[in-house]
Amino acid sequence: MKIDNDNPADLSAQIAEAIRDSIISGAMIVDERLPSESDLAEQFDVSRSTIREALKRLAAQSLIRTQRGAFGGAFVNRLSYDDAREQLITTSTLLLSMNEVSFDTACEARFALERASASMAVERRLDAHLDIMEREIARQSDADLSDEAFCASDVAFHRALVDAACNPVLSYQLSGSIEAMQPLMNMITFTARSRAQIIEIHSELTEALRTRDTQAAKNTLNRLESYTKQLAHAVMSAKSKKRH
Amino acid sequence: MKIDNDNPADLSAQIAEAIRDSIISGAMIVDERLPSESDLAEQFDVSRSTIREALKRLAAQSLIRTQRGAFGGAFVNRLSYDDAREQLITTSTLLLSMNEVSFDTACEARFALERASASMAVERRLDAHLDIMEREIARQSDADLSDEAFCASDVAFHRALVDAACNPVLSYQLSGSIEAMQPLMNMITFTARSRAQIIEIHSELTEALRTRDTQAAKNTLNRLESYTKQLAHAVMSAKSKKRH
DNA sequence: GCATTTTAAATGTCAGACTTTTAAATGTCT
DNA sequence: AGACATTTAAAAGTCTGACATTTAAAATGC
Repeated sequence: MKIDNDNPADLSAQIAEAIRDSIISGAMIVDERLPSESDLAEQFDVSRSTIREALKRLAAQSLIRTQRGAFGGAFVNRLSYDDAREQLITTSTLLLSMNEVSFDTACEARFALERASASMAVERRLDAHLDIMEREIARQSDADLSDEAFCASDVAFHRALVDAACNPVLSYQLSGSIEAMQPLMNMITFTARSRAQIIEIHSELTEALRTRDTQAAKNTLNRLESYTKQLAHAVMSAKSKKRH
Repeated sequence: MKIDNDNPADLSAQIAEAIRDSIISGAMIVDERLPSESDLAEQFDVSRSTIREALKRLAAQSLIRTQRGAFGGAFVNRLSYDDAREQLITTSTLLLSMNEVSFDTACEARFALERASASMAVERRLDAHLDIMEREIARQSDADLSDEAFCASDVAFHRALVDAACNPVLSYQLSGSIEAMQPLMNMITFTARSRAQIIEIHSELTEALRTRDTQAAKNTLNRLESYTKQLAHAVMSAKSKKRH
């Protein structure tokens, strides 16, 4: 691992990249301990602060974890599905909030993906998945539920639907993208969404999974997509009228 | 923004989180300048090094960019689709390589997503998309092409397919997940894949998009999925025999 | 009025000291 | 010998202060 002094990038960025490469390439394996900060400083011929900045960059991507004390240090981290989903959510949320993505575009992407997982879920769902979905429907039917809790339950319901496809890679991708849409969804939810309507759709979806009826599941998701888009348009036009 | 001294987490992690929250919540907007490192150090009542470590964490997630010199500083970064895809690829690649995901599972997820985008692509594809796909097929037909270049062209082809759905959010999600699978795919590609077979499938896919035939597109993708899985199994069993 | 130089503000880097955490090593008692 | 307490050393975490480098605005000179 060597550093290019002509490179305009920060030393800490270059060092982080060098270490990242050796993790991604498999040269360093999970749970392997990196040299101590002082040793790294010597190896790369930079100060300890520079090494620390490089390590913080890697920690921010969950590539390493650090432990204090004797026999502590920085260790290559096993990236868990949860960590990965967490990062996906942060990235996707920012992408949506910063790039003037139209609600329809995001909505469309989300339901396209969800329909894909629904076909698989119809074949593979276990009773446990149906149980979770029903439990969330029951929670959503409680009139005392706050708007925030209703949204959280909505996310949990759809996550169970995705998990029913029994493919962890798919779950990671989709539940991340569904949660990332939540802030956008909330903008319209609090004002206009009919809980009864949502609950009915959720019940239909659960039933379609129970009877393993692919077409019914897809149709219901299509209804939900239309309803969601329609609500969004209603809210938008109401807002623009108010401005007028 | 205040810091909890009873919190066991590093100060730099707490500070990074505080700033990240104010970016995600929209309290800080794109291109807004953060206070200088010295100012932040004073505000949070920590040393400049601690602030710097916090900022490096945020930079690693593309949440901020820094600029040196007078009137430089740290600025809230607009997360581009390309940045987001880059991060998705890193995360997904690591997830796959570190978690003993079976090839079938990853493959299944990938094609489930790709079929979803193909349905949309059939309706929306422009001639430009077909042109790109044909160009890549032509490249793949060149017998002098190296294995690496063939793989890169394969990725480009599928990316064009995804882009044909004309939904940037979908493109970001899917092209990231397709590229993340590439290292796994390469393990089998170099040894066993028949280029003629792949090219034939690619041609069929292009034709299905041209004639806007949804069913043909889906069938062809199914064939590609089966072929890929079958190849993987052949390679795996050959390997285990060799060990035996 | 344009080109050049100066300057100040900011990040980048370094060196060294001190603090805190942690687990192993050592010691002590029963 | 085994259980418990103490010491110790290694490592990350934090702080201070200095210096280097970059950069754009401001001042200067022609």
